[in-house]
Amino acid sequence: MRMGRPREFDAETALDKAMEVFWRHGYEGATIAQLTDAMGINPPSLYACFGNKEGLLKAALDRYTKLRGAWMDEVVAARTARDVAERMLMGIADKQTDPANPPGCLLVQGGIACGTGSENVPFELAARRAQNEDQLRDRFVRAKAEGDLKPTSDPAALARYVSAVSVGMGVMASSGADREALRQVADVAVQAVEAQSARE
Amino acid sequence: MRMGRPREFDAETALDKAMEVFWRHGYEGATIAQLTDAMGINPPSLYACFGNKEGLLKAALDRYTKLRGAWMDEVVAARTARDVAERMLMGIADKQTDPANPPGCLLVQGGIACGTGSENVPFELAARRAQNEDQLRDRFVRAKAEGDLKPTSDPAALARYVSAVSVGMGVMASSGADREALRQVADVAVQAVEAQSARE
DNA sequence: CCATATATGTAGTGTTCACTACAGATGTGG
DNA sequence: CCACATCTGTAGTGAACACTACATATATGG
Repeated sequence: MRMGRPREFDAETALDKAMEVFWRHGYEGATIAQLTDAMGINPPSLYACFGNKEGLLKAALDRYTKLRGAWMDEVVAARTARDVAERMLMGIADKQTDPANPPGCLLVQGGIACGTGSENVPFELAARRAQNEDQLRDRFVRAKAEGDLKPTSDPAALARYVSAVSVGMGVMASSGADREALRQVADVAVQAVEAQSARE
Repeated sequence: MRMGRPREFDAETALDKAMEVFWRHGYEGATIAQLTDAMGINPPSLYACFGNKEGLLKAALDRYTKLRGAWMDEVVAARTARDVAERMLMGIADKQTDPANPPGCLLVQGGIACGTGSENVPFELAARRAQNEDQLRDRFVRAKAEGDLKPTSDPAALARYVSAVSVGMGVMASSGADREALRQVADVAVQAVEAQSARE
C-alpha cells in the first residue's frame, strides 16, 4: 500500500533505454542528459528511482545479466563441452552483431578503464563477467567428471579461455567486425576445446 | 635551426608518462591535470607540443606501437604458425601483467566506448590493433604457402582469432587476472592453431 | 475533504573539465 | 646588443558535468 503520487514511467522500460546508452557510450561517456532523454524522464525522477548514475548502471547491469541468464542456461545445457563452447561463441557472434542492440557486450563496453571517482565501475563489470565464467567452469567440471573432457584438462582454464574469447569478440564487434568475421573466430576457438575433448 | 626559447622537457619521456595515464584511466578518464602532473609540465606546454588531448593520445599510441613493433617482429619470426601464436600469446600474458606498466593493453584500456565528441578514439585504437592483426595474417598466409598450415586453413580467420584472444586477455589482466591465469588461457588458445597445423 | 507522502518539471547549484590569454623568460639570427 | 620567435608559469575562460531545491501535481489513509 504505497502512498503518494504514483510513478508515471515504467522502471524496466526506462532501464532498457538506459542500458542502451551505457552500452553505446560507456559509463563515463554517457551523460545524465543523454540518459534522461533516452528514458523519457527528468533528472529528479532518475535520482529518486536509482539513487545516482552508478546506481542506474548497476540496475542496468542487473537487468542485462538477468536477460542473458536465461540464454546462458541454454548454453550450458548443451550435450558436450565442445557443444557448450560452440553454442556460447556462435551465440555471442550473433548477439554482438544484432542490429537491435549496440554492437559488442555491455559488460565490456560499459567501462574497462575509468577515471578517478569511478574506479569501481570496471570491477563491477568484471564481477558480472566472472559469474558467466563460473557457470562455464562448473559445466566443464561436470564434463570432465563425465569423461567428456580429457582427464588432463583444466576446466577452470577452459572456462577462462572461452570467457576471454567472448570478450575479445565483443571488442571486435564494437569496432566494426561483422557477424561472419566473428563466426570465423568462434569456429577457430571451438577447436581448442575440441582438442581437450576425449577421443570418441 | 629552430628559433625561440628551447623546450625544457623531453617529449618522449613526457609521452611515456602520458601513455601510462591513458593506459590506467582510459582516454576519457584521464584528465589534463593528471596528464600534465605526470608529465611534469604545465598545460600550455602540452598544447604547444601535442595540439590537444586527442593529439597527445595519438602521439602516445604512436610511441606505444613503435615500442611494440620490435617485439611483434620477433613474434612473427618464429618458425611455425603454432610457434608464432605461442610466442605472441605467452608474451602478452607476461607483458600485460608486467608490474612496470599498468595492467592490460593500452590499445584496449585507452577507450573501447567513448562519449560524444570522442567517437573516433575507439576507431583510432581499433586501427592500431588491426595493424597487428594484419602482420599476423601475413605471417599465417606464408605459413599456409609453406605447408605449415593445412590447405583448408584460413589465415585471416586465424589472425583474427589470435588477435581476439589477445584483447580478451588484456581485459582480464586489467581486471585483476594474474600471469599464471593468462598463461593458462594462452596455452589453451594455442591448441586451436595447432589444430590448423599440418600433421607431421 | 483534509493531512500526508511521493512524483514531476523547471530551473538552477557548485564543481570539474579541456583549453587559453597574457606576461615574462630564454634562446637564435643579424 | 637588439629584434624576434618560441617556451613557460600563472591564472583564468566558458562549457558541460552530476546532481538538487523547490514549487506543484497526484495519489493514499482516515
